[in-house]
Amino acid sequence: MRSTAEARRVTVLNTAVSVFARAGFHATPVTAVAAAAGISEAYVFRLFSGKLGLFLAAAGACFDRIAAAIEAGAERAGGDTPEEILDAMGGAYAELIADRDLLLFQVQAQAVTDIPEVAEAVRAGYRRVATFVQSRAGASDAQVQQFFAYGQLCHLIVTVGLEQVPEPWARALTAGIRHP
Amino acid sequence: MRSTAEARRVTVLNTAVSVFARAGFHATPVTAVAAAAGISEAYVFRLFSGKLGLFLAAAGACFDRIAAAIEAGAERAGGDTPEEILDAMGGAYAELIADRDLLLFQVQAQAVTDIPEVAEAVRAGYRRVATFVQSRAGASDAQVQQFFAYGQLCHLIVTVGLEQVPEPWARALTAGIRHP
DNA sequence: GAAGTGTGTGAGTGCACACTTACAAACAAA
DNA sequence: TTTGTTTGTAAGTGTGCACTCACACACTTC
Repeated sequence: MRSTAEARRVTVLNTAVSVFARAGFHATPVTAVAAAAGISEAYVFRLFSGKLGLFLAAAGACFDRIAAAIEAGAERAGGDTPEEILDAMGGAYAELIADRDLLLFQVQAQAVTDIPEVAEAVRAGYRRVATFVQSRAGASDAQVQQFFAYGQLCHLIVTVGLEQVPEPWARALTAGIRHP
Repeated sequence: MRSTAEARRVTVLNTAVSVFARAGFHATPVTAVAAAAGISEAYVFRLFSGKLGLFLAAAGACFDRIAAAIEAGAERAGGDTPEEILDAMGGAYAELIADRDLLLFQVQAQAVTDIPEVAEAVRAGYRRVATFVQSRAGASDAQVQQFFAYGQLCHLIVTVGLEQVPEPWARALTAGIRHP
C-alpha cells in the first residue's frame, strides 16, 4: 500500500490535465496519462470510471486551479475600482497560463462539447469563474463580457502561436496581451 | 464516369467541413465523411492524401467561405468609417455562422494545432481574414484586435450553448452578440 | 472493337486502443 | 498467523479505424 487512492487521484488528475492539453481527448490514449503519472493503465481505470470520467474530473481540476488563481489575483489588486480588480484578475490569469497547460486543456474541452457531460462541465467551470469575476470586481455586464472576450482571444493566440509571427496582422492581434 | 474528380473534391470538402465540425478530427472516421458525401471510403482516400490531407483541404475551404462572406459584407456597409465597415463585416460573419458548421470547424481545427500542418493552415486562414479586415476597414490595431476577440467569444458561446443558459452570468457574456 | 484513361468500389490488413480479469503484494486487525 | 482489505499490475480481448489493392464500370479515341 504505497499511497492512498485519494492521493493518487489528485496526482493523476494534474498529469491528466497536462497530457490531455497537448492532443485532446480522442487523440490521447489513457496509457499516455498512466505512463506520465507513473502507474499502470489498469489502475487509472480503477480510479476513474472510464476515459470520459477521467477527462471530466480533469476538467474540474482545471477550473479549480483557474478559479483559485483569479481569486488570489483579486486580492492583490491595487485599488477597489472594477477596472483595477479586473486588471489584477487578468494579470493573475496570464501568469497562471504561462505554462500553457490550463489554457490548452480549455480549448480541448471546448472541442469535445458534443459530449453532453463535457459541455456541462465546461459550463459549470465558466459559471463559477464568471459569477465570481462579476461579483468580486463589481463590474458591469459589458466589462465582464470584454474580460472573457480577450481571454478567448488569448486562447487563439497561444494555440496558433501568433506571438511567433512577426507580421503586422499578428502583432495587432497580440498587442497588449500579457506574455502568454 | 458520373462526375469529374474536381467536382467531387469540392462536394466532399463541403461535407467534410460539416462532418468534422461535429466531433473533430480524431473522433470522426473518414467513413463518416464518405457516407455523408455519398461515396466510398476508398475513393476519398484516392481524392485526398490521407485523412490529414482531407482535413487540411477542408480547413482551406472553411476559411475561403469565411473570407468571402466578410468581403461581401463589407460591400454592404452603410458608410465608410472603420466602425461602420467593421460592423457590417461582423454582421456578415454572424449570418454566415448561423448554421454553426464553419464556427465549430474552426474550434476543432484550433484543437488540433499540435499537428504543425494544421497550425499553419489555421494561421494562413487568420492571416487572410485579418489582413483583409484591417486594410478594407482602415481600422486601427486595437479595433482589429477587438473584432477578433469578440469573434472568439462567439465561439465559446456557441460551443458551450450559452444562449440556452438563462442565468445572469450567461446573459452578460452573450449580450449584444448577433444571433449565433 | 480494342486499347487506354479516369471514376468508383468491396473486401481485406494490420494496428492502436478502451476496457476487463485474474492475480499478486502490502498493510491492518484478530 | 490467518483472514480481510486496499493498492497495484500483466496479460489479455474485442473492436474500430486508417489505409491498400485488386478489380469493375463508364467513356473516349483510333
